[in-house]
Amino acid sequence: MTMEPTSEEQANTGPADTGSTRTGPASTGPASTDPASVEGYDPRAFPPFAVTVDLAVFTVRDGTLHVLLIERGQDPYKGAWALPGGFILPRESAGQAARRELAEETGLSADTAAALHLEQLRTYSDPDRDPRMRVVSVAYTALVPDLPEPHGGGDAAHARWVPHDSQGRLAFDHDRILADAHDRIGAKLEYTGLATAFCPAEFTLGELRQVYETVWGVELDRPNFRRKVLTTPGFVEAVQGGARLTGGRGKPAALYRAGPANALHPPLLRPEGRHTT
Amino acid sequence: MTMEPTSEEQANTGPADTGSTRTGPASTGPASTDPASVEGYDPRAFPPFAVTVDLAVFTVRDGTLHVLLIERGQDPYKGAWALPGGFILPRESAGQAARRELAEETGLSADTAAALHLEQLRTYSDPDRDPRMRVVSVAYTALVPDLPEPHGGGDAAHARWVPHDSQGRLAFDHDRILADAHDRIGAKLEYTGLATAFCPAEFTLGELRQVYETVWGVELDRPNFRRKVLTTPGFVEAVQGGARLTGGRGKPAALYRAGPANALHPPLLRPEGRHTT
DNA sequence: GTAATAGTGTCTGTAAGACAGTATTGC
DNA sequence: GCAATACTGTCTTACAGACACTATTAC
Repeated sequence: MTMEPTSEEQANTGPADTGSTRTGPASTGPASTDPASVEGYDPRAFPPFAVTVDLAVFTVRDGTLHVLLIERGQDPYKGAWALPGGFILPRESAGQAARRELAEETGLSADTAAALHLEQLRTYSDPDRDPRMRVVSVAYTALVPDLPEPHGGGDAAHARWVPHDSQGRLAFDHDRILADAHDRIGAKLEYTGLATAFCPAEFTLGELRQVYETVWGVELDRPNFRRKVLTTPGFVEAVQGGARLTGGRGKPAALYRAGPANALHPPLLRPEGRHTT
Repeated sequence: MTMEPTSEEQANTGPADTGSTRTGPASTGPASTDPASVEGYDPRAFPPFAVTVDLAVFTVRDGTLHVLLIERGQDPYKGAWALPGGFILPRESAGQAARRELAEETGLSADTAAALHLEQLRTYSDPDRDPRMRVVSVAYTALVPDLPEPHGGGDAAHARWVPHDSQGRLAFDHDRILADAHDRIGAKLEYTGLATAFCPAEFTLGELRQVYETVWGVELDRPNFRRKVLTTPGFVEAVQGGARLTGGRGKPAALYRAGPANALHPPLLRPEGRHTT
């Protein structure tokens, strides 16, 4: 995440300023003095906003970053790939809707899906982002270990794991959401233990290093990576007696599991150290 | 920035799972196979969501962090303090709405307000966060230099700068929004040049250091802070011949302006180095 | 002069980059 | 044996924390 205002924030701030005009009911925020708004809770008194969630779900497969996408079966953007997502139900928070959609699209049980890492990314609200109507979307990022291909009925039937950077143009503004999500997870790998969310419950340091190399697109020095991870308190914990053969050859690698720390001190900065988010 | 899911994400994920039920029109994201949704763009077909922006506007005054708050003039929470904010207009993005509200509540001209740092924080969507109806709010954080007390007509008449941590309980879920915003700016000071947004165009290193000390609530070693800031490329630029007396006594301090860098390499980590957001 | 602030220089400990070398496996 | 992977150790450089010291102002 850069400190630059995003293009959405920069765009057209002047003409959009309408002074103190209030068009709807009293805001949650300010104490409006417009008498018309005091009791104005007629839903038809303000423009119809639909609110959805969109999911950028990443995994690492065969040393490549993959994204969960859905092929659209109807216009607009019929036949194009899009991020999974859906409407927020009347009694749901956005986070609950995102977790429900994640379970639906991956075909996983609610219990399994509940354990996956899910995090709010940002909200996309350009008035023309959906040609049909005004749709505000709260985007979420999920990091999952290498899962089986989505299957089962319902929404999961249309979902596929697609290699990142070979997904082509996505529907709506999903290209930008995906790019923002990728920037964010790259930055979070630096100062959090998030990389373990891409790994199975027990993993080798080689697998963990491959997560960093895959997301960042760089090669890391193996001895230094190992030293850094093992000396960062709470990042990983050794699994007693565990060992696994990784590439068919070579010395079996010791196993670790995610540690209790959620922040890395000091951070594991990437080589050229360009921050985003 | 922690990796923990926020309480909103954690809450009640299981029971909320409704399988593949779709209640509204086709989502922006997935290709729904529900026939009823293909042409279902009747706004009354899905629950009425209001979408607002809320602003957490910070400044540093007299070595203390202050927040811009508004006293509510009506129920609910009549008489309580709240974050400024308002509805997104039909043809506005959330970012445009936030900048418009910022200009209104601070009483500044649109030009001045357009130059202020404004950044999306996150979206708050608990179904019961507003007792009147379903309101989803996109929160923004703004960092401004020490401005005159808000004045002028309209919304700014109700706005005040209130010292942070003496603001008491805020209306709605604004306590949490404010806490999230404070966490976020604290974290962003570490790895961005954001602190200069709290300073006037030309500032001394003592003023810049005070921003860090105020937001982080720590004392920093002055020589080391100076060395760090001056050796970080693009953080600040010297103003030729500039000097200013700061505390009435002592050697006049050289002046600097914000540099072109928006990311700090390596980051300026806070002493105990606890990351949030 | 003292108090207060700005600025310089130096020592030290920690951690990262580079990279040589050893260990254990499959073939 | 060789190739491949895991692991250990060492040297060097960069940078942050600590802190002594000098400089310039108001009083």
